[in-house]
Amino acid sequence: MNIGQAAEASGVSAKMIRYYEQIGLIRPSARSDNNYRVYGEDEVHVLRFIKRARSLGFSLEETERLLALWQDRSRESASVKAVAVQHIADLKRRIAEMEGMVKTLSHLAHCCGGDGRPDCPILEDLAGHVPPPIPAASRSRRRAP
Amino acid sequence: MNIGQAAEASGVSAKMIRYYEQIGLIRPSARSDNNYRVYGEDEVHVLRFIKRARSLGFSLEETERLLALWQDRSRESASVKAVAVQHIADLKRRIAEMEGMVKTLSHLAHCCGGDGRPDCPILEDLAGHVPPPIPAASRSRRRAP
DNA sequence: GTAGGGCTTCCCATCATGGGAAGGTCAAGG
DNA sequence: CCTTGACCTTCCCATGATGGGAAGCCCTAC
Repeated sequence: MNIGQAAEASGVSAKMIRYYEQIGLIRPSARSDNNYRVYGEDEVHVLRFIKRARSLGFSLEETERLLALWQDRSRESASVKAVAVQHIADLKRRIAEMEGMVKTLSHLAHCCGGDGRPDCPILEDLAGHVPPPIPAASRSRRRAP
Repeated sequence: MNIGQAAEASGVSAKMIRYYEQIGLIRPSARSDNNYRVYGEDEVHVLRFIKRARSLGFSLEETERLLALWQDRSRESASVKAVAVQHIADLKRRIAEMEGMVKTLSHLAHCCGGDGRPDCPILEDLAGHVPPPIPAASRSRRRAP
């Protein structure tokens, strides 16, 4: 199987397969006489593993660890679980962060007329509730000094 | 005010201030005789605006648009709201994506013993529910004969 | 006069991915 | 036999936003 077919079969682009090889995530494939990379079912299997791990948000570094554990028949499932649990915590943290943004923004957008007038609570928030500088004019304050 | 003080006052690192200037997000500051960048309250204000926008997850490109709207007194709040609404949708999409990952992973982690034994549903999922290949170099190489 | 801290520019690294050029290889069809 | 087109190879560059660090200039304090 050439790299194109392996890409097709695994869902990992040929570009990425070469990259994974380059960074040592996967081992260099065999080469045919014409110097083409040659893959078998095992390699495709590994690529699918990587693809799946990536789709679950694992970094390539985490993926590498998982790959190593997968191929270590004497692994302890606790090691795998630790990687997963850490990743879950990380995802949850990022989700919470973004939810905070959504909450703030939703409130601001709700308060914004969204019409033809210039008044906009969104900009007021970004500006720290004080008026814009650059055009250099109108020092009207919306809040008590 | 030198760049260090402006960084301090705005919460944007000096490194980033220079970068923002370089990519045209902010205009080149004035320079003092010794070629140091010089900032005033207005510039710090702009930097704080950027900082706040970034903290709400807006990209630098979106931030640039918001900045332009902020400084355009004849803007329509609808334009601002459009940027915000789009960003909210984007955040929600990413959150949903990550929540999917968390859901899957939590289930798998829950099912994983996390003990000293090698059996692990997490790896089984990643492997597509089939056993691992390539435990070692003892694997058949498909080199051209 | 020297030590330090701040400033300047320039280059590099990150993370994962894609784009594209320049050139080799192969199979099909004229 | 030769062309065409679809592969493959390596190499370099770009992304987005940020940080790290080197080499060298400037200013102030001692």
